[in-house]
Amino acid sequence: MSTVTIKDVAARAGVSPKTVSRVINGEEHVRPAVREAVMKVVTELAYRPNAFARGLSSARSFLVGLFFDQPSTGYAADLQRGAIVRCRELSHHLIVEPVDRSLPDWMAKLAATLQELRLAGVILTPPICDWPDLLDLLEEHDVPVVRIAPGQALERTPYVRMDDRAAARELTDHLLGLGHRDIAFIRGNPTHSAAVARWEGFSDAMRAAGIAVPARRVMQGDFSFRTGLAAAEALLGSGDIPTAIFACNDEMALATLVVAMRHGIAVPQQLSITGFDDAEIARIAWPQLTTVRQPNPEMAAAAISMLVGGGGSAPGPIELPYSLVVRDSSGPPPPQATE
Amino acid sequence: MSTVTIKDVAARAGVSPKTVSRVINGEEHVRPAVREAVMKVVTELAYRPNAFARGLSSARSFLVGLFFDQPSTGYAADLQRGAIVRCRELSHHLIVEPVDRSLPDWMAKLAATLQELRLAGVILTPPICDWPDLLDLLEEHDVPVVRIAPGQALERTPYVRMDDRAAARELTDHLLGLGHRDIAFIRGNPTHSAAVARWEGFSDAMRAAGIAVPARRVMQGDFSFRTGLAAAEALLGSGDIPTAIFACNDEMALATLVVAMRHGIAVPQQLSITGFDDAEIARIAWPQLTTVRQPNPEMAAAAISMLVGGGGSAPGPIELPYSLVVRDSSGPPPPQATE
DNA sequence: TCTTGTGTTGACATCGTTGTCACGATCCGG
DNA sequence: CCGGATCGTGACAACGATGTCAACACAAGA
Repeated sequence: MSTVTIKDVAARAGVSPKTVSRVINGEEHVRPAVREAVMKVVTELAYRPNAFARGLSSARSFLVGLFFDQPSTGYAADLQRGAIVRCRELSHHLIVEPVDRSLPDWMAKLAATLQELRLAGVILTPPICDWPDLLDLLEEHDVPVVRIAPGQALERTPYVRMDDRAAARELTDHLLGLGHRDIAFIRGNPTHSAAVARWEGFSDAMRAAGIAVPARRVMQGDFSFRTGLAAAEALLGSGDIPTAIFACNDEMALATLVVAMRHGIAVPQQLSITGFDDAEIARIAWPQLTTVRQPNPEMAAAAISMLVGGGGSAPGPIELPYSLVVRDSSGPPPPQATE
Repeated sequence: MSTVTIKDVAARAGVSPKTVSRVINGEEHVRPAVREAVMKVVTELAYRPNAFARGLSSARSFLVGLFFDQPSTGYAADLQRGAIVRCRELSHHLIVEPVDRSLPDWMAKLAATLQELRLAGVILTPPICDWPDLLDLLEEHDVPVVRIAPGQALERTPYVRMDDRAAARELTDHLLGLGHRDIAFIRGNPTHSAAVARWEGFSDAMRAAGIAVPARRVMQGDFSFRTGLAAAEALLGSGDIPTAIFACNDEMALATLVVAMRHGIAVPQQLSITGFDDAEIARIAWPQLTTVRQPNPEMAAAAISMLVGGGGSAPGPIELPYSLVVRDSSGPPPPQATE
């Protein structure tokens, strides 16, 4: 397979390389007849422009970066899936880069990457989307950025998010509607802004219902299964248990489910549990978790579109709709608990 | 941030660009004094060579492709994590590409990608590592390939694997050692060669122990939770249940766990369950799953090294060690079941 | 008919780096 | 002390595309 270059196409079509360039880039000022002739040759020779040459001569790179904190969770995988699909649609490619703040020279490493690969844009996921120094670095390098679910400095870049607060309120209302009054809450990693928003939504709903939430009903987790276990143990270990637990994500909800099971507490008969994210495990769990579906792949896809399709000027923020997913882990509170 | 080029470095160091190029590429024939002087300037100016220019002028691209079938599973995420880390160590970048055979023009799409981005190499994961037409395509494009856990045509490319068969044998021996005689098996997706190897390892061990495995104790799954549920239901739905179930991966083992729970079968007291992979869910499950740890990140990292560090000639195949992880889902069979 | 303008095209330089090759300096053995 | 090998270095031309600008064709208006 000797490589087909733009010259080959040009020669065969009887035009100059520049004209071929115009055709493949969809520029105007090419007669329809010529355009067609060139396209025909492009197809015949299966010509594909070399991305390196393009990147060198123009500024474009056809490479979009997806920057991660920990690239292993299901959340990240969801985002990645959505991003890849849209990238392919727009004939770009996705470069996945870990951003590891524990490394002393992480900024330098990242700067090196940015200078080596002039990325067409970068998508920042939580929680790194809220690191000011990272935003500074990217700004300094003139890299277009779209953030997913940012919590701070919303004016700094375009972003895609969902309304975590409203979703949490709605989920809480669901529990309240079932008759629950004694609802505990397991908070997520406070550096993730979504964790804060969810807490606020929960608080909103409880306040609106005129129910106070005592401190002993609020536990701190960090979104991990492990901390979920600890929090749930604290909530369910004594005789004084709530009738429902709102965990800030599915993983901690699952942990709560496991702890409930260990203690012989029936879900949802004695205890309702709700998660957040609609991760795969929410469906795998038994009973299946009532949760909020986050449009993760869609958010990532939208972010790619903003970066690549949007042209030069980045458009404003986008908010995507969530949806409540009521499954089997939530139900009415046990009769004796109703006051 | 105006860009620093090799010329700037050369000018400041009082040498030609070519010499700078030699230094940053670690070529010989440069006097130590000059080398140091250049390196000093490189550091001062924070110079990083432009990957596009490098890719254009040499053949190298510093981009490694990780090709996936379904990029969403935990298995894939493990591989990706290992690959990314090693890429970074070798100052390369990872491009993740889905290979979707359901698209009619998937070959053309992939060929386009290969021609646009002259990848330094490609890692093929199961099950696509066993697609002959994909291997043909890559060979045609002269792209170095390393496969992970391939099952067929082992002579075609270098590869990294673990001994699934031996691991399955060992895991089966663990169950046999606990006293189990009536062990059921849930097979994995037959297009994954690992599924076949695990079945063979299981068969080996059972045969060696002189125990016949009746057909009703063998179920077909495809590695998915869903098929695991169906298989487990078939095995546990009747009164005639085995004392142990060997599921071909953790996801199906988890499904089995769920089905057992629904039927009120205690694990491991009445039924032992073992998985395979040591996925995250194996630790999350309750009881935690006895399983085999696959060195997935390590395999991916090794693959990257073979591709990038190995230079021109690809080295031979590598086999990485697995390890048995005995947790809480396996135990001795119930007394009455012992013959 | 001569401008002027608009649309179409190609020549040429350029992006930043590396491959090739030639040149001078240094080293060695005879 | 000389000739050839080796080492260190730089000039120059790629690599494959696109940006710039000039040239040309042709239509419309003066």
